[in-house]
Amino acid sequence: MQVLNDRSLQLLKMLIERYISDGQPIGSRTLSKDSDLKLSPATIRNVMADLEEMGFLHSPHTSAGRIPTASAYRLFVDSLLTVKPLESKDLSRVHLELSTRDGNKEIIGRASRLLSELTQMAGVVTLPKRELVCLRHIEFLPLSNARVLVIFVTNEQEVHNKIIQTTRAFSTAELQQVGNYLNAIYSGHSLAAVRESVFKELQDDQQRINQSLLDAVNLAQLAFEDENPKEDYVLTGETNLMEFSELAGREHLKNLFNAFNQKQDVIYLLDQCMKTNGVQIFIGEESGYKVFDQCSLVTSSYSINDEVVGVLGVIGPTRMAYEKIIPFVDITAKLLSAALNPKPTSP
Amino acid sequence: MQVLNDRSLQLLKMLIERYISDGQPIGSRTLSKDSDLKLSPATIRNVMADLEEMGFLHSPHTSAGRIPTASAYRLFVDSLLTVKPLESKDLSRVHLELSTRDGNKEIIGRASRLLSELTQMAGVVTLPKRELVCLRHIEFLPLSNARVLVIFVTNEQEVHNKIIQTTRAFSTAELQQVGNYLNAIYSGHSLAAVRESVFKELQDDQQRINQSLLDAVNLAQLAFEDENPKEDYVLTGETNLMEFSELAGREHLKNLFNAFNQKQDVIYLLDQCMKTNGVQIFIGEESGYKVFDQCSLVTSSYSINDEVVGVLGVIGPTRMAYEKIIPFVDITAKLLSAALNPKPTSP
DNA sequence: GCTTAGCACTCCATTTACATGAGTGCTAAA
DNA sequence: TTTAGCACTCATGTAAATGGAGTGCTAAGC
Repeated sequence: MQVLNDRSLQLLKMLIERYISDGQPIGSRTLSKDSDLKLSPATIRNVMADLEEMGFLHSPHTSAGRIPTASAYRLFVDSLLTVKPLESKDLSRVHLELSTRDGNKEIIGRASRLLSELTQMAGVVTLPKRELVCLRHIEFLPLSNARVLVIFVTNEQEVHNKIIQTTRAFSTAELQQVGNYLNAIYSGHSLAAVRESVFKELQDDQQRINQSLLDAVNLAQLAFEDENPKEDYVLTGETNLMEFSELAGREHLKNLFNAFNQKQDVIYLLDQCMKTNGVQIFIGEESGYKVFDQCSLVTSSYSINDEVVGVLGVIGPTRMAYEKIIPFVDITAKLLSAALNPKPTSP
Repeated sequence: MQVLNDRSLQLLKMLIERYISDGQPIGSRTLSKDSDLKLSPATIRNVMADLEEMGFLHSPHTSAGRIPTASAYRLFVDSLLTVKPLESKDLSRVHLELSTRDGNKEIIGRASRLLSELTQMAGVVTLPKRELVCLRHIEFLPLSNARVLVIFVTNEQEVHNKIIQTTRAFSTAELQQVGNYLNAIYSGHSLAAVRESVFKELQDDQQRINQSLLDAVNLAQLAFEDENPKEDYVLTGETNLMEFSELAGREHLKNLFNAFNQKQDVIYLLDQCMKTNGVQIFIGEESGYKVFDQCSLVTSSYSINDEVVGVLGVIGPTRMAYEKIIPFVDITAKLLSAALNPKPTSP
């Protein structure tokens, strides 16, 4: 028949909901009893057979019930799902924990822990992109062999550092001058802006600026170039994933945890989520990594000064309570954005 | 009988070695065949019964062979073991990876990876204690609400930072002065020495020093006090532990990984190892944490300038090849010390 | 045309029974 | 003190029987 009428959609929805809550393959009889449409198991079997043919269901074996496929979850999430508002005790917990003023690292850590604790799955929050962040102060220190240690402070209180190789050795005094100069000019600008500006300055007629300025600009260029190194994230509650039988195979767990440790694949996925805003979902195979075939990832991006700077989300088995997770991730992202935004200085 | 004669020790040794390599309970017949002492299984059974009574062996059930207890491993490690020198290809690998000059963080990361990769267990290296490290440069930046961001560089190129709460707001200029003053006086001293010296200075007649020096010393005191926060370590290859059936129970794995994430228990253990130098071993229950009942920890401390500043080691099942792991950990610690020691500046 | 009752069939999970084999403890003889 | 022998225990493996859940199909009912 190959038609997705209202009834089959409704049945599919019920099946998915039931499977999400029970974790067991669902048979026709169960569904028949559950549903308010008074249909016999036989009828439901017919519908199910159709849904299976269309790729939404699949049987682990002949005489088991049926299980939703990734496409089914996708359909479910896109058009069948009825989101449930966050429980008020959870909501207030999120509010509470994300309102304490604190270092950004700490806030992000708390956000990640919130995500994992309230969902009993894994929570992940990327560190804010440096690019879009304000330079507050920069400092240069000489090391041996014409290397220079650059320390820069962004966003009030985040400290980063980097070692650059220069063409000649600089003295402490020289470097201090350079630092003073750069601080005077660039402090308060975003790193991206600084880089662009430095680049432009270099293109200008180099004769017109004196040697020490040239040095300064050169150093700044080195300091700011190639400045998206180890993108990173804070992951918590990975161990919660061990509880899910879908993921608990020894080999599978090992792969999963290795992926978490190596980070790159996860980063790639999260990066993709950053492009869109609003809640974004990868279900099972959609991620493209076999390790995550049994997992779903629900994310939302967060921002500072209305610029998207990072992503946060929840990783769990495809069989997760999307209707709760989605609004939860959404609101957490919003509150994290609020918490990270530059605060009016209190008196 | 309760006597540990030569013969029973020899048999115990063989049993342990065999169990370590096979992972299966060892029966009397196996041992009889293996041993060059021509003894019948029956005799061996008698010996084994004695060893069991003395707490060195234990049977999983009546008709299984026997398994060494933690005490047996302890005895084995302390007096029976014949260490095997590191295989030359492993040795050269260690040499190679620990000779690349690089940031300390990177070297430590590589050391940890070496430990895990070459043993196929988990490798751990603590970050060097800050206490014992040289202050190179210090810098103060004002934040809102009378808070000050302190950035200090130690050991050539390690950057740390900390936020302190002051009693009054300081201007950028004031803080710069303070920084200059402290740099002039304390740069090059160990953090511990700096703290002590600052403390002493405060005790001196406060009238004799002027207000701005007093400010400086006060700030320094704040900056350096309570300065062993998040002791931390680099852990790699945790996932290797999933391969060992002794540890692979779901619940057990979860506890283990949680312990790794929370860090405190592991830190406590590692800290104890720091007190002794040379190779230190915790076997099974000796650690005192039930999570590690099935694990052994082989560590050795490493030093900078002949001061012990950290510990490195291997975590694995009690059933591990101690005779290889011990020399390996030993040499890795020595080479790490060498790699971290201040380098003669190359021309 | 959909819906449904009925039925044969499939497959998994659980149980039972039984054989096997490894290993033990004990005793009595060498 | 060592060892051979023997009865006993227990985990493991295999095979068959059973029960239950669920299916697909067909034919009858609305």
